[in-house]
Amino acid sequence: MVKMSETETPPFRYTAALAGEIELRWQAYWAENGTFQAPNPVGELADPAHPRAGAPKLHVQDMFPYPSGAGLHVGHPLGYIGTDCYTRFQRMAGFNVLHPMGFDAFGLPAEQYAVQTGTHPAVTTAANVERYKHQLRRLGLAYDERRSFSTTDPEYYRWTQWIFLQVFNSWFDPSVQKARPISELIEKFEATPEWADLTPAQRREQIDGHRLAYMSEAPVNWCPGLGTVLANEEVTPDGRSERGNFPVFKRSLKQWMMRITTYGDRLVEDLDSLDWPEPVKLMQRNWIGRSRGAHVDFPAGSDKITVFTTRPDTLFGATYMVLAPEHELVDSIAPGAWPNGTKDVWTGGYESPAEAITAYRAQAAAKTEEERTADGKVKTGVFTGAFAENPVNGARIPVFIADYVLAGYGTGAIMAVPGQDERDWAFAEVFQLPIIRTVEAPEDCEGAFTGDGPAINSEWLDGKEVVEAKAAMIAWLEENGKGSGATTYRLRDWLFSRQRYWGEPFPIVYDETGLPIALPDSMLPVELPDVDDFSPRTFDPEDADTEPETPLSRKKDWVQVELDLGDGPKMYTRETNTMPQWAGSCWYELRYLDPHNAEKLVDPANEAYWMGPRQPGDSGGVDLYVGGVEHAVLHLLYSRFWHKVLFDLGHVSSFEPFKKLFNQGYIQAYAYQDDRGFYVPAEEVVERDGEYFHGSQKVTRSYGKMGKSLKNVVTPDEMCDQYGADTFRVYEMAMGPLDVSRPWETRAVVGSQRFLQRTWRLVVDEETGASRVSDAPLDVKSRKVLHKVIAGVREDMAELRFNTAIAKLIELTNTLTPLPTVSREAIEPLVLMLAPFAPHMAEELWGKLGNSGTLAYADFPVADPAQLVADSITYPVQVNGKVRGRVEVSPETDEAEVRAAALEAVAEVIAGREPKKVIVVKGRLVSVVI
RNA sequence: GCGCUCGUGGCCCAACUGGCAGAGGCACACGGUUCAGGACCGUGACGGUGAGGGUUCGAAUCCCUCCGAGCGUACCA
Repeated sequence: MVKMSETETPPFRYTAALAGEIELRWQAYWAENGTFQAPNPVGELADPAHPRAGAPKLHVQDMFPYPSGAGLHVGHPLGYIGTDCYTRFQRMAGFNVLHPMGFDAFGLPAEQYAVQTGTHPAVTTAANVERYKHQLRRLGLAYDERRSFSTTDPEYYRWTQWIFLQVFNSWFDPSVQKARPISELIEKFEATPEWADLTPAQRREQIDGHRLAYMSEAPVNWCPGLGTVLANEEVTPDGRSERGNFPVFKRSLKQWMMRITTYGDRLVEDLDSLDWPEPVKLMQRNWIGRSRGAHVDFPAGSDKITVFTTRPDTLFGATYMVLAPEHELVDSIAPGAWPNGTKDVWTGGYESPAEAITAYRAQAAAKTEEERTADGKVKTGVFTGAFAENPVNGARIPVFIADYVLAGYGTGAIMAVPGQDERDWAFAEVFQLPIIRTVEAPEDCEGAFTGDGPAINSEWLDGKEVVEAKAAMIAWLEENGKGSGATTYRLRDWLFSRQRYWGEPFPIVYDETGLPIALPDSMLPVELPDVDDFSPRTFDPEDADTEPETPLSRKKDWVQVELDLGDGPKMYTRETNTMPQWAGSCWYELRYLDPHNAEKLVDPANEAYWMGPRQPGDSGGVDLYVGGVEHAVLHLLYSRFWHKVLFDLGHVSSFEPFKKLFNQGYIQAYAYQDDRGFYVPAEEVVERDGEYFHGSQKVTRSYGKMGKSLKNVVTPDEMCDQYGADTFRVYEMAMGPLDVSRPWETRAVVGSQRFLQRTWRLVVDEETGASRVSDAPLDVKSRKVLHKVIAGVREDMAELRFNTAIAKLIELTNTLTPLPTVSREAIEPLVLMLAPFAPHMAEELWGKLGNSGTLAYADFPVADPAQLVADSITYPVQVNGKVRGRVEVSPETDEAEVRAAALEAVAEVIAGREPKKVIVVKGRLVSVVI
């Protein structure tokens, strides 16, 4: 703890107490004056008198937080402080900066807390939001607070529901690869003769089958432990829920889906237009998992097995087929008895195909995903007893079932080409199946060859390289009606309904047909009703044979509702599912632009200004979006999808929501365990001789996330109390590059405090509080340093390199500290450059320098190019790679002169030998080779 | 297993993208100031860049192999 003796600390020293006083005062000033309000081009937030009205815009956003009950720890605001420093800089550099903050406030924790305590989630959420706002305000984050909202605000989720209706009322037209209003599809249907023969309900069903939001009875991820279904993206690879880690089962249930798969191509291709980290693009590409190839039909008795393959060129090498155990054709193709010549290994030891299939299915179903993975190298399967015909050469090939073929991908069936596929090779070895190479492999190649090469053993394809052979085979398949070129995706449609309370209600009701009806815009928002019991019915986490029951369904007087939807008042039944937590974060970047617009989601003029494309081909979108890499797939994929639907329907001019993405690193912390494995409070641990002690007890150190359970949480509030917000901000930005994770070290924070104290002391007399600044000009040498620092800081700020920018500011401060007089010429730019990092102190010093008001719109210093030219350059002179001498010359000296001077400087080393080569690198060094 | 990213003084990190390894901070040592501690002012020590090889006049930076760490992914046909 910092203890300051009252009698000895000078009254105007920059202590935590003084910092706290200054910070509160400036936070109040900014709030009262609306300092960080950004003007819109039109509407309620337009302000032609604003200093940045009509200026070039910059739209910077953080991934907004879920306001948890635990509040913030020092890791949370890292990105927020980063964007704050960046936007404060760009505002001073002349941009009209939009930097808003909101809250993603629907979600499970508030609901679970409500279940435990009976407190309404809205109450908990509001309290948490207030706490977050308070904590963020204390850090001096310069948000336009008029634009803040929570996704739980009815005025906000009214538009979330509105977008749902847009999606519901659209269909995807493959001929133009975009969404169109469903009314245009209905017109098409009405023009067909069959339409007249359909009943109204049949017509509705047909239309509903094309909507981008639709209901489907399909296998979904049912999580009894949570009492809800989950999206594929919310299920971990080992088949458990991402939240809560409960088992997840595949169950066929009727649920809302969004047709995100229709956007697969655009979601892949438009990644090229984005300035995103490559790993994130890669993760999205992998998740979408587009692969091009062909569908090929294999006749099997009276049935036809369609497979998907990326290697149609290897069809002549297909020596057997494999269906997923769940494939629908398995039972119909399997004969009653094993055919003659069936090998023993194929039967699994069973008497008949039916027995073998039943047993194998049971065995596959009993295995957990983990076991499957662990056994991954040993291929299992069983013969169905059936044969199929290879369509290219009529070969009779056996059909197996095996769990290495997944029901959910492609057609759930493959043609097996062991010569060119490692998995097929492994299976063929176990089941003694023939292997035919159809691509010429290198001499030393053992096992499957997946590389490039000329086709062999493939009749008319022989000699063709892979790419050419693929194209030729697809053409042949199409000509002969045996298949066609095809593209498949790993991406599945997005499961959009949840059996929870704390989410957006669907703006959907059902009539007596049981078919969904969209509520008109005028009935939005559909407000979440109060209920007594917030919990969905949960079950034994292991009991797959259970049915979801939504909290809203118990609210009978809400579920049954009388409405006039055009044909008089009638009773309807409300949808009782709610939307997933992603819904609110799918479009929030748009609402910041026009947060109070009651007529529109966002006024087109405001959207075009803040997010519209800047030049042809530009995607538009938020200029800089900062957040954790953990949202690489879920949030970023869903919001791209919604944005594209809104784009297709003409509601926005940008076709991507986030132009540039930046993943900030994480602040992690050490945790300490005693010999029983219990965590001890990290702040009580001391280090002695490389070992760690809690009291007298030795403890072991580990490294990881900050959290209550690890007893290593440090909060921004503690840092503000001990050092002040400005010191905390400077420390977080100085400790390393924004995108690198690093350990928190409280004892190092004092370095940032000393820096700010030194800067303060340059301007303020610690005894009297008066300014020490003089109008005397800066000395020539320090002036050079000043301008070098200005140039460097500007560059660093623009590239988000705050750690090096701060290092340069410290360097400048250290240069000024020993000088006999403190020159305004240096101090003013120093204060301005410090403002993005330590805004409160900078404002205070700006006032001490005789200015009034805020420096938020003051011009960021610009270096004088004349001052960036060095007086002289010292060239190190290398001889055979080693520095042997130096020459100092004026910057204008031409190369020949530098060379001559350099040779003279190392004449002794050269000792008369003739240099083989002399390299003069201008401004850097001279290298002599002898 | 595969893919990506990264290894620089005791620690957190710089190094103009091939040009004298060190900007900044923490910790440390010494001196000044101080009743003392802290703070402050000044001075200083510390590594040749994970290991090995290659390209080059010159490598922390480019290439190859290996070691280690982090992240992602896992039979996707």
